[in-house]
Amino acid sequence: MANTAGQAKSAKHAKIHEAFDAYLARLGLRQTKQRRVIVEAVLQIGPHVDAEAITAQARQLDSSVGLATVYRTLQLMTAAGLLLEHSFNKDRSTFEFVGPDREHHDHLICNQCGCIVEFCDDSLEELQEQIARKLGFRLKTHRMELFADCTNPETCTRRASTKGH
Amino acid sequence: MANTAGQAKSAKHAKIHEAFDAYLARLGLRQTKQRRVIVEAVLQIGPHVDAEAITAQARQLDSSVGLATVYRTLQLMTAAGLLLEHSFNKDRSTFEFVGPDREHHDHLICNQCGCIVEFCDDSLEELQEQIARKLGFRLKTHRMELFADCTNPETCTRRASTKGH
DNA sequence: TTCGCTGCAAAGGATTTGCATTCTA
DNA sequence: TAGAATGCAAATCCTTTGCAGCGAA
Repeated sequence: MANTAGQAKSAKHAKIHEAFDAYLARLGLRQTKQRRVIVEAVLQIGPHVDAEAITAQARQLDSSVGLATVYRTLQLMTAAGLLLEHSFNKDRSTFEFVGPDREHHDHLICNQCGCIVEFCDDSLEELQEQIARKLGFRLKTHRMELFADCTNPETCTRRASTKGH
Repeated sequence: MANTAGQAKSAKHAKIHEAFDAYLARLGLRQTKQRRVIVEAVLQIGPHVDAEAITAQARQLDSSVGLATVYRTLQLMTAAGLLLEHSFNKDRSTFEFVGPDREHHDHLICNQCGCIVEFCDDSLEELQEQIARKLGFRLKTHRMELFADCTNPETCTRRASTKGH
């Protein structure tokens, strides 16, 4: 149980560390303890992180990690394609872990329980490009969030927690 | 207070001023010269504004307008439903003027000059509903922003907020 | 006259930058 | 050893807030 999960987790983390190290090597940058610790903190906390949470987690692993280094490393990870920076909250950036493949997806947020469903629709992607082209632009990135009601309340995982029934 | 701007515009603007004054009255707040000037500045500059642009325009009408008052009034206008606050740019808020019966639309933001193009595509809207339905949800609202490069740099000048090209 | 409103300046809060020191390659 | 990376603190930048005087009702 914990063994299998732990192994799978470690293997996954190792792959990310490798990818980041490769990125650093490619640019002639150095591997440091701090960078390793910060990448690990991101992996441990989850897919959506902010600088404050990362700093707290990183300091569990190495109490001397500075805030500036966290920000600098988050920038590096973003450049490496490991993170995507969002402005969900206007006064604080959220970084989303997206893996080395730069897999793209959009988010659907449930109005009832607040759960987030990730999806990617090729037709949609294509249509967005068409629209941009028609307006005289070359699409670079986009941000899309759908806010919706679950049509099958039974499957709405966290519904009972806040919204009652 | 006498309006030195074009009279044709005044008629259209008058309605908005009335709506804001009504909002203020409803809450027992006061009409002031500054508030009128700031609302007028928003109307003059266009649908997408930021605090800096508003302050500059407002000071053309009354050089004594303070930055804090601009921010306070933008908050009031947002609460009154006249503005929508966006975070297109992560370090600076953009306020969008939304009149009484403004239709739904999405935004395309130019990576070069930051100008904003509004658009609405029925196929896109329909596709979004299909996606939500397929995931087991009933779409309520959405937020979508396209970030793109202008394919015609000559027309892409440095403008903070415009209706587009 | 009553307080809400205003301008100014200081305060805030997240993020970046300067710099002397530490440490990787 | 060279110079990249770090931690700390100061600096930024947008936005908010405290305060004493001003002004709408």
